[in-house]
Amino acid sequence: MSSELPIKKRISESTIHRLSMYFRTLSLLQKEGYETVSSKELARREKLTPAQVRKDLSFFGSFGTRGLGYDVVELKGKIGEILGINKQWKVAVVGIGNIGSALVSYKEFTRQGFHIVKLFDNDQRKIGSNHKGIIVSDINNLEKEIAEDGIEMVIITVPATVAQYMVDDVVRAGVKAILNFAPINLKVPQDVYLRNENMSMELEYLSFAIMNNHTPKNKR
Amino acid sequence: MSSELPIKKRISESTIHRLSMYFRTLSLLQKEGYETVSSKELARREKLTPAQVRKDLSFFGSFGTRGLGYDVVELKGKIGEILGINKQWKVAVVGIGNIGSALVSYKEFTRQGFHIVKLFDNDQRKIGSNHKGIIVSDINNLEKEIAEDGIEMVIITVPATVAQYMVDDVVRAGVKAILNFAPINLKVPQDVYLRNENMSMELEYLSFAIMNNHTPKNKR
DNA sequence: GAATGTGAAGGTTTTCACAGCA
DNA sequence: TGCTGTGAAAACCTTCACATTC
Repeated sequence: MSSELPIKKRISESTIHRLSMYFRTLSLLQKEGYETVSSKELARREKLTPAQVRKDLSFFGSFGTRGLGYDVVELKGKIGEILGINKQWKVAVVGIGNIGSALVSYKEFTRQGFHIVKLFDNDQRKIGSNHKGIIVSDINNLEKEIAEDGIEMVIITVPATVAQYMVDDVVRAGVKAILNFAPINLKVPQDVYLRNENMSMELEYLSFAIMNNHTPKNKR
Repeated sequence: MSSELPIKKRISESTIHRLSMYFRTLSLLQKEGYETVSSKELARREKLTPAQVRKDLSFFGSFGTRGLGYDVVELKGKIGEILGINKQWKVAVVGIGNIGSALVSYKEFTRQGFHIVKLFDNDQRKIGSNHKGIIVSDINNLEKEIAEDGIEMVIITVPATVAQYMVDDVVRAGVKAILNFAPINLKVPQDVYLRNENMSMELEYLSFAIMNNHTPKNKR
């Protein structure tokens, strides 16, 4: 199950995030018909330095050719392998409100290998309804259905007040990766990966930046 | 217009993001009835170190009382002032698709002072329709209506293929802060703040973490 | 000649540890 | 005594600069 790539050092979160960006840009370069790309060009598109790009990649191996650059398709494949998105992930969404149902149609997920195959809610009026071909299941069947379908990741989009209960259920069902949209700090066991998506945060950063003329602009 | 707080050093993005987290947790502490909070307790809730909390705050002033901690309401007010979210921001959403319309009902924005007061789309079938009491305007009236209503921030939720055109319009209308949900690297002038919200990124991090048993878990 | 890969340098962020104050 | 505020140390991340390879 673990990657065959030579991961020597502890990799920083920023490096992983940049790999995500490279992956997306490489897809675009591929569509644009480029066969190779230099660290310089990749850096220009991401507003980074070429050294940063090369260093990020160097943690995982030597993927380029001196004098030439990187083969676009090959590098995309390697980064996909590193990120684990060459495989298809099965994802469930818990909480079919405004955001939850928007995510069901979010094409970027599918494009990156994340397939939403199951929806859960606790609202009787929503259970049984159809969203993009998926029937909303009762949250009470979560443990059973997650096991049956081999769900590996769960996205939580329930209100903050009930998010911890839902996460507890999800953890009990054996899921090890959770993306939380509820504005609350959730508790999960040590061996479960939890990430929070906080959409206000970026607006708050913009607010701060305007009020204080904050420099590093246009980053992230 | 600029803050009266003594900002001495250049503040890191991470510090700003943590301030957002403190703000939200302080709101919760207030609701829970706490009058004071120590850096230790705040750190525990955010999974940070107490020193980190104190250092973050120290960039902006001395808000605590030695031996006691921080007054919850007072600190919340100070952080709100630093972030510029004690004021109410007028926000427009451009692109009323799945995500765009979900954001219109996203209560967390309102709670943090961001008020979506205007919606734009280029689709004739959507123009004139009502979303939570807001009538969708024609994108062609963007410049005029943004000026009229004093819109200060714009959220872009159009497809990647047209995002750059929309942003160009928004920039021309004089908006200095843009939050982009389209999966593409947009160009804006130096004096415009642009942030990208990339929801796949966090799933990609989870994917990487699972595949590689990545440590720092439960962060962010 | 052109561009990678990488130690070493430089810069930034976090943590430590303790003086200082309620 | 308890907890803040902060220089100094440690850890971490980015950039430099150049040997290396195509």
